[in-house]
Amino acid sequence: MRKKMDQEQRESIKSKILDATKTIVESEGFDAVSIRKVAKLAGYTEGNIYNYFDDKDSLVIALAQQGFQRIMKATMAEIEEGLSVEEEIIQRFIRYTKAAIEMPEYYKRMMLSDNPKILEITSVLNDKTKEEKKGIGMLENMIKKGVDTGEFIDIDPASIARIIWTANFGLTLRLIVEKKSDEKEIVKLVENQLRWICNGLRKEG
Amino acid sequence: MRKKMDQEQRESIKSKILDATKTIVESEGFDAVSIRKVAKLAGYTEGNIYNYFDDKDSLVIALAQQGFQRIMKATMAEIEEGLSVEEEIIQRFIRYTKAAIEMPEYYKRMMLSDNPKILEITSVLNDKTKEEKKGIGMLENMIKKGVDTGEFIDIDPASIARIIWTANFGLTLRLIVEKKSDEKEIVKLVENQLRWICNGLRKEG
Amino acid sequence: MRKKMDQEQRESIKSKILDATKTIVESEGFDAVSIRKVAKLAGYTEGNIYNYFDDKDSLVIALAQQGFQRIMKATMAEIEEGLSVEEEIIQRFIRYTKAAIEMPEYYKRMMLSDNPKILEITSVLNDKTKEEKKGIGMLENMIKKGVDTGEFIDIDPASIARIIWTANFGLTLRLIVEKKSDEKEIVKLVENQLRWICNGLRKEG
Amino acid sequence: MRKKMDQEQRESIKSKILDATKTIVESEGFDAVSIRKVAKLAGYTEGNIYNYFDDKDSLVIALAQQGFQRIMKATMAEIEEGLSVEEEIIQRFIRYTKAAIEMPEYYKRMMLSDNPKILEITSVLNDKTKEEKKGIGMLENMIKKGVDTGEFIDIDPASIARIIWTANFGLTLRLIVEKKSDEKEIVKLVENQLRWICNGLRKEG
DNA sequence: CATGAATGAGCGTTCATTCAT
DNA sequence: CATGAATGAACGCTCATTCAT
Repeated sequence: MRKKMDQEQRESIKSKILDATKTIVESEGFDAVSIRKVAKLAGYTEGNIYNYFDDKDSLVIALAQQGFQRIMKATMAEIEEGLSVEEEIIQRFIRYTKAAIEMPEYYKRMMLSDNPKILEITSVLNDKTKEEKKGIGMLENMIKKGVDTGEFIDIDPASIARIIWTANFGLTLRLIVEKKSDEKEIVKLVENQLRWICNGLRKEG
Repeated sequence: MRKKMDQEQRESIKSKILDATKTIVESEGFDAVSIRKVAKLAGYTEGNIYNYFDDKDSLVIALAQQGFQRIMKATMAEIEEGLSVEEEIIQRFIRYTKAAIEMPEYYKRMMLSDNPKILEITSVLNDKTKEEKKGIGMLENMIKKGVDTGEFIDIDPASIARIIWTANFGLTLRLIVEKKSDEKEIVKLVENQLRWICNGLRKEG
Repeated sequence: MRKKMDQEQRESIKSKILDATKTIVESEGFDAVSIRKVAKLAGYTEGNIYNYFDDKDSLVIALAQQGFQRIMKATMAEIEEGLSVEEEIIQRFIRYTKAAIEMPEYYKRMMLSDNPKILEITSVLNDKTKEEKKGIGMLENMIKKGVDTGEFIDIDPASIARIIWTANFGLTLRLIVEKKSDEKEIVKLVENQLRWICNGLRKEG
Repeated sequence: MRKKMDQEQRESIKSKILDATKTIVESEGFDAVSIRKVAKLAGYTEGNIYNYFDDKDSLVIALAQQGFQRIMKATMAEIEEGLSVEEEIIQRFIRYTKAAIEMPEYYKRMMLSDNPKILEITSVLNDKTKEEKKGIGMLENMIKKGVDTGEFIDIDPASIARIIWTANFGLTLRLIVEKKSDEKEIVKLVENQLRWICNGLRKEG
């Protein structure tokens, strides 16, 4: 019982520290994060941060992961039933892109990191994806379903998934870098690209 | 005569400084560049760097632009005659991607910078691209040519160009981030993606 | 108890830093103060100075104010009873001038600074002085008292105070700049000037 | 003939350098003067400045002297005839104060410098003033004339001159430091102070 | 657990001055 | 006489991290 409380409190403090870091990242970017600023904003002292995170890097990585998880959660959330596979793919990518654009710093930090621990989560071209939770895994499954149900022609889901995923990744990054924020424009661009690519997938194209 | 010598020597020193910077960028990344390190590596004193570059930013931007220009030069270089438009697009993107992968740090720095001066060069979604030298402009022109010659169906070159360009951009970045260096694999992935997208363009699809 | 100790120690270190700064100021002047020198002299590292003072300016201002306060304290200190107003004015200005000459760098720094925060303390011509603690306020009050008691003729204390104050200020600065240190000479010059100006104040001149 | 031309040109270049320095002093203050900036602004190169001035200090001193000379020239310039001595003293000090306020940086630099070379020019309390050109010398002479003509009572001109001069000096500096620029206010304050002091001088006070 | 002083290394930048050309 | 590259020292300041308390 005692131990559980402590554990809970520990997590709550970690959370507070992460929140402070988030505030800094959002207003000044990742490069502006410093233990000093985080500690001050979180209401703790510099030294104490090290009781919860090994070093600055761990803190930053933890935050980026948290941000990434939110993007993935938004993408994976339940969706209207009865959609065709194509429709679902498009709706999910719209969610994904919008969520990424809302947290651009985290998204860039995660998706462009070459830290091996992060790459385990974000890589798309490597290996056969094991964890199906990952975005690319989910996409692959959807395509497989499309093939199985006869909505799509018979192609290799893995390779098509990579084509689609990287295409949207490129568009999403451009939207972020070129600071596009008009929702309608974003939706239109994402949809355009995906529709075009899906054209070749449909059985009755 | 005298003056020209001086000018040449000046350029040669600027080059030496840029080279030193390049060495650092390539081994430690752009964020690790410091005037101190550059100066030491170039064999000059810190202060002297400022006789050649206004400030650190100018130096870094100059280097990134230099790198970017090399990538663009490789992409734009003359190409085998008699290729179909589709073939030329694919060949040029293969060159582009390979060149980017050879200078990954510069590519990322340029393509992900939100510095307005750099965005003028790199932006793809904004405005109607004026300068035809830019990659996206060239791509647009090629597509237009494909439409004009009847190789492609009648679509809007500008919007298709953006679909293609961003798709390849996403793939290129993933290749860089996930440190893919096997040339055959790179070529295969780039070609796969572009072929798929071009499927929908061909008149006799 | 613990906390008080810490507080005390903190103050003691601040003092040490201020003392080191003082040493530099006194031997080389305010312009020669640098964080590096201060830190070295105080026996700390440069960075640590910033745990006690926000920046160089704060340190320098703190020191100047400290010096100025000492001058004012000497001027304001209790004085022999039963003096006429004229006598008190003269005695106080002699104290003031002597104190200023003993801390010439601080005096100059404070009295010649155009930093708004400092001007709030040192300005003499501006506004109606609110805080009566200030030198000019005290002088004004003494003159008012002289008028009230009938020792002085009926004049405007504010404007006479400014005449007297600025006159002594000019003399004090000359004494400092021309490095006069003979006490007798100083006293004679200050007294001469004030006597002459007070001549016109006395009812029975 | 040749030599004279050279000499003239030399002076003209020195002048240009001094003018550039002046521009910097007036917009950024003396502390912001650097050989680099001066050279650039004057249209010469850094190294060449040293062909005309021994070092930065010489340049700065030369400029301050030049400024000071202008103030003195304005003060000494011919004046309306037929003025009483008191009136002339007051008029000249008004000129002096106004000129000083127009070149505040130079005035402060000169009058507060403890450089022996400059003190030879600016000192007021020291020695019996030899050169009668100096402000204090002129004032002394005017007072002597006032005594001789019977306008003033019989006092020691030297000591009264110092009383008056330092008083105005203090006021002038306060006007500069407190950034008073309203001409009417300036004239009023200067006149008030001098009138009050002169009260005691007049035979029929 | 928490503090926050202290370190030591680093940063970008500016400067007066020299000197080979 | 004039150039301007180069030096070497200094500047204010920030930082991640450690550790005695």
